[in-house]
Amino acid sequence: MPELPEVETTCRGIAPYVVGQRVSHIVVRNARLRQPVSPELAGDLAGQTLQAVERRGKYLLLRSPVGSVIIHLGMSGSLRILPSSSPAEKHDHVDIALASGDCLRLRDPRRFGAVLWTRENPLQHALLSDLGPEPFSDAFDGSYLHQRSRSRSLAVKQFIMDSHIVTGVGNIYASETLFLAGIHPLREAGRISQQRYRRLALAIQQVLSDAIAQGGTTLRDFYNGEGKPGYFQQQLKVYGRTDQPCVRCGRAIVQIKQGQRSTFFCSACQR
DNA sequence: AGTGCGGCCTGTCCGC
DNA sequence: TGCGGACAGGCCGCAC
Repeated sequence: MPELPEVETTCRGIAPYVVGQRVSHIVVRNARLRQPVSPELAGDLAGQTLQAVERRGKYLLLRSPVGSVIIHLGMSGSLRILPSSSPAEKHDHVDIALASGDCLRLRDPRRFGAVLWTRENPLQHALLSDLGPEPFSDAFDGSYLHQRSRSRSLAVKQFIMDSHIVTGVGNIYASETLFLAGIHPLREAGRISQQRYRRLALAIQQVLSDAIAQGGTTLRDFYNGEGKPGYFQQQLKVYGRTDQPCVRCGRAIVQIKQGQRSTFFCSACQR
């Protein structure tokens, strides 16, 4: 489900309810996520005050004085703020209950997500330390993409979806950004000019910031921390629009597979 | 080192 | 109505 805009929306949505709050206790109903929920989480975090909520790539970080929770929402995860007393449903696997009476509840039907605990700097954690730059950071621009892509033979769509190149571009936004930049998704990453990578970097920033402003994309059941849906779906130009007319030229949108993921593009507008 | 594939899970939808 | 198969927003680990 969640790409960067959804994670960012979640981060902003939950922050007012958790920052500065003391954790009363943790409930782990099912520890069997993509990686098992860290066994030390409950003991270490109980009684601590949450100091900050941050996002790095598609990871959410909850910082406390003694360690940090690293949360990944996988394909189907969502985090919501609820009264601790509200009954858990089938796929509600983890609660972080707060002294305020609220709890931060993870729901994840497919269990591709993760809830990890580290006593070290979470940015140094193995899963985060090799991530590429944030798309809104100074380190990310067209010349960066151009430089990293030299001698890379894979398709540009798969290149920009690699979180070690740039974080936050998932399957939906990869198709959208390539459409905005006018670049064909099958084009070899190493054979694209710096000029075109400049357009692509700007397109990535534009699409992601628009999506964040709209509260993310709700396809099935994305909700922000307060349970409100996102509205970006209405803005999608190519994703999920197979055979429908291109918004720019009217030609039918094409759907293909790249590495078992669906790709959508306009064969006239994207070269 | 870079590339491509399988696997992790459950739910939903489509065609027969 | 039931059933099998394909598909879904991510990402790691493994062979080659």
